[in-house]
Amino acid sequence: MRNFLNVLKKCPLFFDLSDDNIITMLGCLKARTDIFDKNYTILSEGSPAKYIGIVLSGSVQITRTDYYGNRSILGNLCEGDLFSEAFACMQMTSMPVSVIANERSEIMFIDCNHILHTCQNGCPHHQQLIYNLMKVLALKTVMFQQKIEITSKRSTREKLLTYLTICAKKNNKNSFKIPFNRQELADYLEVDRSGLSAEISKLRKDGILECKRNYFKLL
Amino acid sequence: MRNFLNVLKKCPLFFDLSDDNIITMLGCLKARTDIFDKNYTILSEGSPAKYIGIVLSGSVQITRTDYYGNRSILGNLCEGDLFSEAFACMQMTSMPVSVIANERSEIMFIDCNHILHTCQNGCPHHQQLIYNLMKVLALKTVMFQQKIEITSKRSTREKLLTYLTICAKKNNKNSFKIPFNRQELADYLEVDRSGLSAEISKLRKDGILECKRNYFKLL
DNA sequence: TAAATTATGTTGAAATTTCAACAAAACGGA
DNA sequence: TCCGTTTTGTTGAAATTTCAACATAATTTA
Repeated sequence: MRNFLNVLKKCPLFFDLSDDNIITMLGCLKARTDIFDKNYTILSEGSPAKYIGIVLSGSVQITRTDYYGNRSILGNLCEGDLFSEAFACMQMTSMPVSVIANERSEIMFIDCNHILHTCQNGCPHHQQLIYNLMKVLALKTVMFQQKIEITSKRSTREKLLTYLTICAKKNNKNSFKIPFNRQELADYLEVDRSGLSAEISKLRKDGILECKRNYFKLL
Repeated sequence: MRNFLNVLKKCPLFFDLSDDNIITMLGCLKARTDIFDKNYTILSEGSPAKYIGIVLSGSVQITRTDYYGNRSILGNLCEGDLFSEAFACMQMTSMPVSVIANERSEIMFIDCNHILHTCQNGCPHHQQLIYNLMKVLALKTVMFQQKIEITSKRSTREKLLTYLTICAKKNNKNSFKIPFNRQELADYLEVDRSGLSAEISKLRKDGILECKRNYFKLL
């Protein structure tokens, strides 16, 4: 567990808590970890939400699949990111999404009730934990709004450019790698893959971007 | 202010707090109210987020408009609903959305910092307030996911049917009124208005729904 | 009540997306 | 390195959406 302290320190849930505090709290919170191989379903749609997940290593995708089999990708999470926190807070009996391991990933699970209700040990910094969780929830709302901003655009071209512009801002750079392959990017933008590929080709011809696989450069 | 106690009691932010407690807290929180006429902009895109808003009467819409002038409606809020809570929690310097009064509406504003940081008076139930705010944030995340579920559908017909099915579930009834006119519904579903009207006509002919203005009945 | 305004429905043409099928390129394991 | 697999690119046809323009209905205002 101690190996992951560096990750936890960067995790917004533990913001402003000392190493010692984090370690003590993990006990109170009854945190446990698990490893999942690539493509393994960590949490599946329809199951009850009880635990908050923290990505300790690797990366995961939040997805949903409708009855026609169309997959929609809601987001990609990396080291230090949390998932399922909103559903766990609400004690939802049926998760509306699945969480899939993108690669071999280690995940920490924390029972949400242990965060919301301070323990008898009276951890002095439990309050900070609650405060942090609130910030995480607020950030998630903003993240989804961003996804709505992207997918509300009417054309594949605009969706892609809106997404890439946001990526560029995040990276403070015009060139960057995205965490999706073509099919995944299409499922995130909610468009057809072949149409997306065609659009990327056009943008390349128009001199608007360079691109090689998941590397993009805006010109 | 006292007239609105009935609304505040139903407001999730004050869940599980007694009337007296609510009244006491409003003082500590330095809550203030304001009235806005129909179509008035309560908060505008780009301005800093400082206050949480509570709809005391009337209703408001959360909207965003891109540089081409395309309006996107993120949601419709009624009596007792909160808005801007995520942005205020994050102390965002530039709100990504606007909030517009749908009709003459009275709004209560609370400085988010007063909720997050317990006051010197040591209100005994301040903790409950924080806990409630967390649930509100979690619920908002779920609300946005629902909007994404709707707009991720590829055709106008599917978007509309997904939306109406969710409405029917919420109302526990196959017939209900929606809070949107045609243009607003189109802006919420992120589709063209005339195309939406055409699709409604088709669904009517196919015997799948009845509809008169904002009243719908699924068959 | 009539007139003006706003909301909704209808239509056809143009643009775009999806779909299916296949080609080309990149990758991974033996 | 070779081969099989996966990913990406390309294409044309069919379906759908958008757009513009106008007709009709409902609501509001004078």
